[in-house]
Amino acid sequence: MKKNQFDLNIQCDTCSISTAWMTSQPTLEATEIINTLVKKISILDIGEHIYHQNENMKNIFVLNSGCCKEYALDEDGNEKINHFYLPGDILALESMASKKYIFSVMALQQSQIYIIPCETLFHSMQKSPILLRQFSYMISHRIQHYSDIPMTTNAKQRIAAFLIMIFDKLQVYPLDKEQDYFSLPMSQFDIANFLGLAHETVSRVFHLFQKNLLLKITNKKIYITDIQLLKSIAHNRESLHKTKMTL
Amino acid sequence: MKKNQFDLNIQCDTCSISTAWMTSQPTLEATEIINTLVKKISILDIGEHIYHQNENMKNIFVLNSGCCKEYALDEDGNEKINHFYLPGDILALESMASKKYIFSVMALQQSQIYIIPCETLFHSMQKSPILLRQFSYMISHRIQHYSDIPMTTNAKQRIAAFLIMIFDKLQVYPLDKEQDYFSLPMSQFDIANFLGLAHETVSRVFHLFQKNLLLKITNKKIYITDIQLLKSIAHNRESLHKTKMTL
DNA sequence: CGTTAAATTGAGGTCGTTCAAACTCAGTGG
DNA sequence: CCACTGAGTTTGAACGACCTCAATTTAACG
Repeated sequence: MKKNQFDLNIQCDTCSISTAWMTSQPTLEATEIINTLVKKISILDIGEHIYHQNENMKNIFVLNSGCCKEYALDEDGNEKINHFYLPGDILALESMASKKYIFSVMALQQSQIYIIPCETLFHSMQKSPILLRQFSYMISHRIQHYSDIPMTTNAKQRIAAFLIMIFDKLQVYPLDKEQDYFSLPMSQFDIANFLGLAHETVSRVFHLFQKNLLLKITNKKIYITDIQLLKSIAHNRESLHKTKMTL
Repeated sequence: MKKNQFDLNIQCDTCSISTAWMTSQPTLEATEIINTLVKKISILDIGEHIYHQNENMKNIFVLNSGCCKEYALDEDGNEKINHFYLPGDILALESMASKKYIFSVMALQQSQIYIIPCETLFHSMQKSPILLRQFSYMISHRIQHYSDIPMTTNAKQRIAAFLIMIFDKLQVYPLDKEQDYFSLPMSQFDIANFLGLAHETVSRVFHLFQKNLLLKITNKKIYITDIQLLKSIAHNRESLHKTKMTL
């Protein structure tokens, strides 16, 4: 994580942190705050880690581009994926209290991250009421999102909810505003791990969704053709659930 | 929620909020901060609501005693339980951003809550570095706990993890420091709903755990007799999992 | 003591897992 | 340029964990 680390003055007022951390248009104050907060920027290649579990924790991070997976290893060395981070997301919030990173985070795509020392964040929040509120609201959203994929759900619902979650998150900072597709940054293996399903099940449900014209997958790109129906499935009020389509 | 609401000066320095919000011993400053924050106290009977989803949100709450369930109703009117709150927990964090309560919260036991206006909290955090950090750490813990019961798990693991979660939480502010039992504040129905299992499955697993001398249930009180084995089951490295005991 | 909610127990069916094998495709080297 | 490789994905068949439905027992509370 040392290489590819730069001291940088952030000019961009369309970058994810600016959009995410300030509700409305990026103001002068917003840009100032961000430049105060973010001391370093770092670019990670696929497979590189931002941090490992048990390391001492002094910074939080904001993902500006790319995708990362957060995971922990159990005593057998099995990986359990806890979270996927997308642009605009804050990393390492859960580790603030313990001052050790609780999870490991690895880049699934080339990713750009902003590094924010916790102490800087605290000091800045003390000075800026706007930042304090904005940070609180972002955490509020984060907690809210944990109910997106409840444990109650069956495979179809989970995968539908997962796709919608990714789709919605990517919509906030789309590379191309008009594009109706997105590429899944993670493997079906990782999706299965995250959702608590067998990877074969993920494959089968993707197949089922395509057969029912909910979406199309070409070259790792997902075209959602019926977002309403997909949402219906996620929320358990849908034809596909009742008309049992065998996996 | 209007009745049983009091303006109160909090003297108690052993109450959950004081222990929870201040890492170390309750100091004079801690007590002062709490008295600044908490403007009202409220006592709820079983079945009473603290708030309902979609209501305007101006306060957060701290549960000082009792137990509450947080849930949402889907369009069919089915209840989905999202969280159980125990003493020391902060309520309504997920609703700060939207300024509307996203869930409803109902008391499962007679419960005492502290009412903290969001604006007061923000102002106090602006003034007190200790409070700002402590609040951040509590949120950090909260996010951390969402990984306690991952979706990967089977029924036995989930229920074991659930029991441990409740047990650990209650250990922080035990009514009686030496007691080796606790009473589950919620019905098996609610547990099943929360964990995404059939209530019959919950009953069967409880039976199985008792048959294998992990715990004993008498008069709604749970005596955990083998916490280590229970933890092993929760973490998927256990005899009970491999030696398949049929439900 | 009677009413109602909660918990238990059994039997059958289903969804998702597990195991196994084949296929795709990008990357690598001959 | 093509064969080789290995990770990721697809597909099939059989098993098993959990659900559903139904009936019964127990507990809770006025």
